[in-house]
Amino acid sequence: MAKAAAVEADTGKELCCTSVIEAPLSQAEAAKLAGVLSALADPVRLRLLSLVAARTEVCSCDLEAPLAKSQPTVSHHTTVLAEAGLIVGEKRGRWMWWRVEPDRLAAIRAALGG
Amino acid sequence: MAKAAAVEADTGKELCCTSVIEAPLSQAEAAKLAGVLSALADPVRLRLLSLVAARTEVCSCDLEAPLAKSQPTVSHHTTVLAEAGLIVGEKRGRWMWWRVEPDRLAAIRAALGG
DNA sequence: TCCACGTATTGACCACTGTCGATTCAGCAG
DNA sequence: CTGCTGAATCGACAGTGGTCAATACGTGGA
Repeated sequence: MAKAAAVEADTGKELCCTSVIEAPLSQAEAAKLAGVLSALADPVRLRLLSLVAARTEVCSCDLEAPLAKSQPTVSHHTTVLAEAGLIVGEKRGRWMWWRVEPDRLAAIRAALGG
Repeated sequence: MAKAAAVEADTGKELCCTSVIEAPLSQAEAAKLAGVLSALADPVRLRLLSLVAARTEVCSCDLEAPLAKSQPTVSHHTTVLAEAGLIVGEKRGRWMWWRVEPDRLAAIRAALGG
């Protein structure tokens, strides 16, 4: 868990100074944005995210069935989304509870010209 | 070029009925959204997109230098972005001119809860 | 017609990633 | 302490994707 908790999202708030359509991105900005978008660019993770958002807080064990994926696979995807800062997890007892980080999604939209 | 022109973006306008954070996505919606996001989830393509957006219209030959990529690689990335509907190309003489499709980016933002 | 130039395609290589079975770790109940 | 349960990690596999050299295609000029 120490490792999982050490999952810091590098929450530098905004993902790039300006939006993609306003000015050419630097390599560093492009790499950072691409990293977060890669976390979103997977159908399983998109559905996982929408499942968590639908109920404000979801236990890992309640994700295996709707996603039709094994427990290690679900754990992998939650880790990826958490590293991207899109969800945050809290361990209560034996269960891991996840909730979305709306600010992060908003930052992505802003980077995309929102 | 016929092949390149045949690159249809499956422009079904909106990418999913509702935004990711409003309701659980169906597998089909998730797959479609993930496909478009995959096109964006690459630092080279993000920089390519921003370069095109910065000048409203750009020739392929003017992308190799700023991206520091070979001509086949640039061609590959423009094809991927075009298939995702994010840019559109027009061949004039020997040159291929690209411009962004702002509506497509807006659709992505909407799908992300914009 | 032939040549030069810009672009697209092919083929190959390597790195990365999604997936799962097996295992290990952590917290709770008895 | 022991056993049970939920989650994270490991190891391995298959599939995908970015890259470039080489080649093919198409257009315009000489």
